[in-house]
Amino acid sequence: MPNEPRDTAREIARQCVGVRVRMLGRMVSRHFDDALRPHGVKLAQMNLLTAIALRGPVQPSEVARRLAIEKSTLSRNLKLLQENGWIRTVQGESGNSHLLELTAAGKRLYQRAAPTWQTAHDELTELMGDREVRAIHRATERVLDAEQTTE
Amino acid sequence: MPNEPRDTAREIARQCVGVRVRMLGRMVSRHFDDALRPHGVKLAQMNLLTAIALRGPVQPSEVARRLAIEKSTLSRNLKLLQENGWIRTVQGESGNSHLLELTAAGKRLYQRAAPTWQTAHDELTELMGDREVRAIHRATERVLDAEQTTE
DNA sequence: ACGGTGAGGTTGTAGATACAACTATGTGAG
DNA sequence: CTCACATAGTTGTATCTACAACCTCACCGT
Repeated sequence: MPNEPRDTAREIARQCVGVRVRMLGRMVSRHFDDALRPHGVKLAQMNLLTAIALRGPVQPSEVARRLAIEKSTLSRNLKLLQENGWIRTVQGESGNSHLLELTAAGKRLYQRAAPTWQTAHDELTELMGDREVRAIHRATERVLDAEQTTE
Repeated sequence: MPNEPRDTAREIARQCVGVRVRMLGRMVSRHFDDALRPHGVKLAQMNLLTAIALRGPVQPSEVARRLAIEKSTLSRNLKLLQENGWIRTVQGESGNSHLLELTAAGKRLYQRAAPTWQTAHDELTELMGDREVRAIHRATERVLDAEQTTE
């Protein structure tokens, strides 16, 4: 059995879900970012705005949990959104934390960018296939559930 | 129709493949990174090492194409692998470029980390489901093909 | 009260990602 | 042969990501 690393590599390349998920993430993010560029917003930021728009005044920690994003990552990303004037923080009852909501400018941006997002989304779904997209949703749910049950 | 951003957000959150793929990427990367930490290597680096191990002396540009990774990103990531002594560059025939290959230390690392990778991979596949993992592979292939045919 | 524990957030540091701009090296048309 | 153009790589800048360490505040048992 010569060339062991190459054989191992073949095996990894063939089956590894880690490579695939990262590749897919790069390609999908590029596609959305490209489409959203005229609006000056990126997919990751739209995702945060979506979570905040959806859940009204909401704690950062809840957003982090829902999106499976690390709290320190979220902290910095929120700062950017705030600097762009798209979100604001309001006092909650707990002195420990605060609540996030969209500003008027944030809402305008969101409505303006939504059709662009829809187009990009349809193109990708067409490309990837309906079945495959649904499978990705299921897989995400399962991993998310496991993460939040275990810890 | 009150509360438009919230309605739009609901629609986006429900169907958006962009959110899901990014979430999945975060969760999967965390899982692998966690497992690989004792070896001092991360999933993204294992993926590069795999591509290089698999294709022997290979041009950076080919690695970039295969992994759908931007050339500037690759450039910096390769520098890290080189600083760790896991890969080396050798001269190719073209003065324009060079070829990459694993060093002895790189091969050792790779063989050492492979069982860990396998375990992490099995856990994730179990969690996500075989069908779903296969669907992710198909989706990745399709987007990759489209990217490389179009441009 | 009060001290420990845990949850929520921020900051230091480091890696991964990409676009734009640049350099250097091929390649092909004339 | 020479100039235009394409290909390969690097560097400046910015964003996204996470772990570790830290701070603050709430809550709870004694």
